[in-house]
Amino acid sequence: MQKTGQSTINDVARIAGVSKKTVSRVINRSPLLNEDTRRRVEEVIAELGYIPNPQARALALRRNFLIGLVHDNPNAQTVMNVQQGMLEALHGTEFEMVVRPLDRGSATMLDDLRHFLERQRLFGVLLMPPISENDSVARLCDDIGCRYVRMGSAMLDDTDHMVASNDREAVHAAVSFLIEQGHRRIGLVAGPHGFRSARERRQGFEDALAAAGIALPRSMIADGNYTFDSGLVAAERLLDVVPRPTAIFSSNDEMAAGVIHAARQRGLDIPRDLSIVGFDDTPIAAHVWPPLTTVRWPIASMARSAALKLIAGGVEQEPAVEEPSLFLSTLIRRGSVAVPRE
Amino acid sequence: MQKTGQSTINDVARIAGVSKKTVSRVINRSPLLNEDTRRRVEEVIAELGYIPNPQARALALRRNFLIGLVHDNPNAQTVMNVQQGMLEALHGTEFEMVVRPLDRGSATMLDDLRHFLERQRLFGVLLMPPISENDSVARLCDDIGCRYVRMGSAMLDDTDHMVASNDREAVHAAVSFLIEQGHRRIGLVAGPHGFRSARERRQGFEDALAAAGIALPRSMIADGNYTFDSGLVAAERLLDVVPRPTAIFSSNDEMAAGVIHAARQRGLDIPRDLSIVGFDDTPIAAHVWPPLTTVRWPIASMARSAALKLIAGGVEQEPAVEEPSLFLSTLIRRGSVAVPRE
DNA sequence: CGCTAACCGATAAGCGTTTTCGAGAGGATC
DNA sequence: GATCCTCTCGAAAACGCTTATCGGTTAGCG
Repeated sequence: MQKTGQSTINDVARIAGVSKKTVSRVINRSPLLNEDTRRRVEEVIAELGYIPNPQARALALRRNFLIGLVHDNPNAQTVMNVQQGMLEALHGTEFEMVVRPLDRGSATMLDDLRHFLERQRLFGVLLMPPISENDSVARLCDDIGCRYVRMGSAMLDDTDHMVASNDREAVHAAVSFLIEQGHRRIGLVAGPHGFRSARERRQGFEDALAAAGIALPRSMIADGNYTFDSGLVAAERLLDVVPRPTAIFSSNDEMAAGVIHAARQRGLDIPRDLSIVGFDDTPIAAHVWPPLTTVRWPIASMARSAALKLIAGGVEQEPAVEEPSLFLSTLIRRGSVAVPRE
Repeated sequence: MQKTGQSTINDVARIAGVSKKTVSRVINRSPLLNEDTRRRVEEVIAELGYIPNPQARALALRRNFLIGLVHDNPNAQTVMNVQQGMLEALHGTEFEMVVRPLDRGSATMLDDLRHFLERQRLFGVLLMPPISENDSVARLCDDIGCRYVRMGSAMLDDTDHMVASNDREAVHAAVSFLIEQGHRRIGLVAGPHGFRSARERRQGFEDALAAAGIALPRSMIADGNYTFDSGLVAAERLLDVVPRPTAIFSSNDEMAAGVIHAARQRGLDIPRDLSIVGFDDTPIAAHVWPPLTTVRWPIASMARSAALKLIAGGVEQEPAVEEPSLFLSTLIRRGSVAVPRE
């Protein structure tokens, strides 16, 4: 019984009867190595329970075995889903996840990020929306020589550095579903400016109406910022319009919950008087009353794939792109949509 | 204009006209240092934008500048609040946060944690409930020589290693409030076994009833596991009892949302037919209809304080205990409580 | 003037890896 | 049989910081 984590590369080298360098080659999967030697060393490593010291490695390689998650996302559930997906990918590897919230909007944002990356010499970073949509952030990573993968609602980079969902098509399908049910006056609670996801989803909304030949008066669009409260006030504006919309598409679930709230406050029954469709499929969607028909956004899978992209090929090679880069969002039908009464 | 992060300790020493050792003394806040020297060195450091290389420091000190957040908590919002509190405390320091979910229940849980701590040589860890309630985890940290602070719903350790809330008293007060409103048949949706918070909250519930001289039939207690769905089925059991309870205290908000769901499903009006009180004050509490009267659990402040405790005194001294260790939970009155009709 | 304490420097030895450079072994080639 | 090349591996020098040791200088103090 050997105490784990205590043995050093010298021990391994001594016992295996080779040099430190050879052990190092085994660890780093160098191709120029005799098969017998490799096996012998690997046996000793296993027997000793030897684990290379990450700090020493980090110093020598000038690169830490940390993957950063940088985000500026207000939605707790989304961030947690991303973390979970990342950790799933990192589990069992030598990498750890360090998370770094950033203040988009702050003037020193880029400098903060630069300091963070340079100091910690991260192996790579995963960029969450909406910060991932900032091109200068990606450029910064390139400059510093830090790998990165961006997550987003549309492809804005090559597949080595991007993992995206098809928000526009998904919303198109969701709104088309409303139209099929017979809805003609459909309101939109849009997402905040500066969010690509907001733009894509809005575009999908407009596309669907246009495809069905339905006019879209300006009054049927209300802005929100992805929060419950903003959804509530947006819904109030929408519901004030005469004639009232019979359905509302909300660009995310949290705002949809606000819409439900607003509708209930004026005595409207959902879905009888008003149909609602959300986006994200966070837990709140299932827990609200009635359960929300929404578009499932596979953010955890996206994060998992993004993390795998980052660490693919280990330290040596360039990332191999076997991970999928496009993830499809699908409509989840629950109880918040009905045929309009009129 | 010097490129930041590139200068080494030698540069600083040379320019400041002192030795490396002295610079090191400045950085590590050694007490035996002339004030003038320190200032001069600090000026050069600032001017150069010198930042000591964390990897080299970690190697030499055999200790990383990372604070771990280890948790096994199903609630996304709670975890995010803790992360936010931690990051607030860590902001501007040399520390980063690395998060590590653990599988309580897994047989290898302790081994996993040991490997994690030994490999990464963490500076310290913050233990979230419910894993923080596991004494062997704390012992493990002690053995390895890793600082730790536990968060929980009752003091189970000295104030150097613990940050706690007063759940029992808070629930006592909340339930007493229900009693003052005139409720006599009050149901409890309890938390899962193995959670200290569940025990404390249940105890507070029982204490309040006992103090008011109200009997507590076994049928007025239903078990849940802190999830929405478990709250829903617990509520169904409670609402089947005849005569029906006029109020329900739920051990957390998510289950309270489930209770609301269940009540609505059988046509009960809240708060007219049933009053509900939750615990945590997560966003869901404000976004549910009607807005939930609940107990505010200051988990973010607790995490912030815990993190400050961890890094207090820097590398050298023992942690100075100036941070508060007990945080008070208070009742937030919203719309889910009314006077019983009968 | 001598003594003590406080402060700082020079040097070297780690910390546990990776990397540079090159050497030895064993064919293949001429 | 000499030369060259490839494959495999080792000795020693980084990586950038801390620490130990020892020694020296200065200031204060009786």
